[in-house]
Amino acid sequence: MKIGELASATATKVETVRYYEKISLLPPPARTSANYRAYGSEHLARLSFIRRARDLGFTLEAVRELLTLSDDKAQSCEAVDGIARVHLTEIDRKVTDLTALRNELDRVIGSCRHGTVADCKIIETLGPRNTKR
Amino acid sequence: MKIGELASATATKVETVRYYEKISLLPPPARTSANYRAYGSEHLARLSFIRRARDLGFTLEAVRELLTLSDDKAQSCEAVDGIARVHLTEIDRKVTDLTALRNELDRVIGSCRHGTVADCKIIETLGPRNTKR
DNA sequence: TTACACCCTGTAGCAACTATAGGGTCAAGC
DNA sequence: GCTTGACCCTATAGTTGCTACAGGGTGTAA
Repeated sequence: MKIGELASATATKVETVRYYEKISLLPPPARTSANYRAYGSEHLARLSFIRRARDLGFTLEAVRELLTLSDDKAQSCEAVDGIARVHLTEIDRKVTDLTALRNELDRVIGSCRHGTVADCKIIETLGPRNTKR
Repeated sequence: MKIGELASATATKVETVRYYEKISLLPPPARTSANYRAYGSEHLARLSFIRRARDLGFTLEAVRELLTLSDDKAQSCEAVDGIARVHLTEIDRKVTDLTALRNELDRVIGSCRHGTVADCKIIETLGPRNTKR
């Protein structure tokens, strides 16, 4: 399997695959006589895992941990569960923050009376209390 | 007003203030004989504007546009409104995506039976369909 | 005078890629 | 047999929005 095939099989860009190799997230594959990377199914599995975890918003560092943990099949999956829970908490915080921000922005936009910039409520809201200039 | 005072008045780090000057978001202020930056109230107003817009999640490029628009007081504030609305749409999309992700992660975590990694549902969910290795 | 907080410039680092330059390889079609 | 085009290679720089040095200068107070 060439890099382009692996990339399209996992909806990843070729450059990203090479990047994952460079940061040691994906092991270096064998090479063909033309120095092309030759991937096997284990690479496909590992890259799929990485992409899926990334899609779920895990950082590369978290992915690295999850990969290490998933290699030790005998171990309890408590640590895995822990990483996922911490991540869930972070996402919850982000959603809360973004929602608050969304509502404030909505309020700001709602105050727009579509006049000139001079009495634009949006601009006004952004400035400090009565800025003259 | 020295840079440290301006920074603390706007809850900004000194380095960030210098950074904004470097990328021409904040005009270069006068200098004292010791080559210290000397800011006036117009700098305070502008930096407050920038920080407030950033807090609302506008990108620096959007802030730059808003600043340009806010300088032309006679102009209709349609463009300002437009930028804000585009931004609101983006935030809405992010909230939707994050919420979907949150729910999926929650489901994944919920499936954890706290056994060994070998039959960890979280790890399993991350992998492609039955990976053998 | 010496300690300390503050200021200066310039550069490198962070995450997680993405893009570019400047090449090599390979199969198909003429 | 030769060219075209799609693919591959390495190495490096760019992206966003800062943040953190390193290696200096300045100002004030005990």
